[in-house]
Amino acid sequence: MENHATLFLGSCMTPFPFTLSPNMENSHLMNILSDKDEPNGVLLGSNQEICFPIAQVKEVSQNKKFIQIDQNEVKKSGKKNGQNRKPRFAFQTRSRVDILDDGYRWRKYGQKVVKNNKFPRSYYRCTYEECNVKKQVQRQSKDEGVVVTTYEGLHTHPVQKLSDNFEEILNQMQTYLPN
DNA sequence: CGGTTTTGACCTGCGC
DNA sequence: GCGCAGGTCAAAACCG
Repeated sequence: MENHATLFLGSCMTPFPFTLSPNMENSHLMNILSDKDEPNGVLLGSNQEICFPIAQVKEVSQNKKFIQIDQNEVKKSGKKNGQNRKPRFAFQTRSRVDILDDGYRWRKYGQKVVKNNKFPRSYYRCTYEECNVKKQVQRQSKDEGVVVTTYEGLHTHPVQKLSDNFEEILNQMQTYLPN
């Protein structure tokens, strides 16, 4: 466990479409990526959380601890005259389970095998009425301990449930131990 | 029984 | 136009 510093993300998480519960703060949340207007990303806090524009997660560098974004994908995502472009946020966690409890209720509507990845990508939609927030969850084939979660859109409602079983969450957030 | 998951089919965009 | 890849749909299965 001592091999990975945990980043505790506080108020800087406000723009993100999910609630960072105290339980999630104990996960090994490494990187946050967003679709803000900043072209080169912004530093979210005093730690090393880095905020990048995101369209397509291309590669994760384990040493440098950030997700590399293909800028061409960013341009592509801004099509349709720059409109109809939902904010997208991605972050990666080291977890043995794919589904992180972010306080919202999700319904899985699809699963797809993606190229160059032996793990399928799962597609979820928020179950709240008229809330169109989606998320994609995918485990990396390069590093099986890394789960990349991409949120699309913003919740228009409060958190639907609270994560109150701390032990259970901790069990979910199994610490990744590199060789 | 109602909500969720599974999974094959279908749709769409893109590159060649 | 065709094939590929990613995203979504929807019916059936599953589960509490």
